[in-house]
Amino acid sequence: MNTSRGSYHHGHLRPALIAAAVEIIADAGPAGMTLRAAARRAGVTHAAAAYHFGSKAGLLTAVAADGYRRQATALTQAVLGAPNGIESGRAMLEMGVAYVRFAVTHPAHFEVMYRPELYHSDDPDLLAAKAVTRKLLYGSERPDEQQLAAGVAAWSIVHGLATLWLNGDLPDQLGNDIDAVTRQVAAHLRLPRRRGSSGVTPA
Amino acid sequence: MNTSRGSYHHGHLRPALIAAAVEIIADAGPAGMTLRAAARRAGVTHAAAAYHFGSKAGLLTAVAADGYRRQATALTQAVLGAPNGIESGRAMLEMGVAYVRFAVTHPAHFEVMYRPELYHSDDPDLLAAKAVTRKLLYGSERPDEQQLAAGVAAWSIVHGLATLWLNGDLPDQLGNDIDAVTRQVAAHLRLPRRRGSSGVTPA
DNA sequence: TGTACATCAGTGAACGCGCGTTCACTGATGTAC
DNA sequence: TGTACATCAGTGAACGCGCGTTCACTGATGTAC
Repeated sequence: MNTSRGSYHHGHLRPALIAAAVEIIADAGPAGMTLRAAARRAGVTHAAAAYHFGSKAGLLTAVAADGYRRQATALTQAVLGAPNGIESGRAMLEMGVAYVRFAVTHPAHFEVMYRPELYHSDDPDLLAAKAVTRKLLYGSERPDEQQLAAGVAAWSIVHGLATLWLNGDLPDQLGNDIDAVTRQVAAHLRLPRRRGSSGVTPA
Repeated sequence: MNTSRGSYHHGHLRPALIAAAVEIIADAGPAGMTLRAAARRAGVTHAAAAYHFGSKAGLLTAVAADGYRRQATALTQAVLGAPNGIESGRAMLEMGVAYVRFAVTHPAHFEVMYRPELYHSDDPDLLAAKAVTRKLLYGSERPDEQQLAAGVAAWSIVHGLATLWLNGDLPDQLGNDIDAVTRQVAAHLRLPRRRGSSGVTPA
């Protein structure tokens, strides 16, 4: 394996192209992300990008999958780190805070993840990472109607907050501390006691 | 004014192009909306579209402004139609239901509205329509911290629900009745009594 | 330790395409007198 | 009622650009013997 500059083989081109794509999206949005721009930023010809990912959608699929994996990690850590264990209401709250924080600190990943028309949404890697998050959210693989509505409510409120925040739609009056804002907003959520949480296991 | 086909002057080209753009976005997403495609669908040359809107961003600005105007109308009607008047908790709930319903029935408008990078977000028409919605939401032009957090919570939950629904991210188990789902989800929201609502007047 | 060979990773050039924008133009409409 | 003229609305052609994709190629690496 070779990491020196100037050599014919890059050595880590695949992850380098993903990182380049993320940077471009952060700067210019997904519309500004092209195979050519990513290759340029990674210092290779654009044909090399096509070689590794097959197509533009292929590269964006890799970005989305990377995002889902990172998100699953962030949420899992938040749940496991909650003061009273994974079955407590605190676990749900900390997960929500982590969800919004992830979106704000990884805007490019977040933006791509929730625009499925940009990538191959049937990618197995991606689906696997999504499944982890989903299980954490509903507290079970097979939630009952109660769990489902509660999970959707919680997901909606944090997803909406993250989206509106990233779009600059929220009043300046809220300040810059996204964790604090999330806690303030989440305080308006009324969730039932969780059942069946024993299904949640660390990844 | 001339509405016959085949004449040199279209007569209603501006609104026709906006409608064409909306249809294209509904079919192919904003990425598929080009000045040329909109002109093609309206049956004119693409230079005519450039003449009326100046640029692609100009046309999308008109779409977004149209969306904000329709949204303001829908929310105002919902609030005014609430059983116990505009100061009741029901008003807030009905507004939330109307918000999600608007998004689901006008996905193209909704998608553009919440992608400010696509259009001129300082457009006066657009800002005016946005202001109407904002006032309804927070129950005041100058909300206190309490009102603000409650408004952001309510906005977040309906916006998140609408976005996730449109993306196909929610479980099929929820069914197809978006109004019912919204009510179920909104039931998990705990809002304080509204104050200062007397500032809300019909538009 | 050496050599032959297969495979992998990236190059460089070329392709056709649709795009936004610009421009001189002309047909249609409205208005002043 | 007519006529001259200004303005508006749309045409058609042209432009340069960056894009994704394809392809024959070559340099580098890994492996079998």
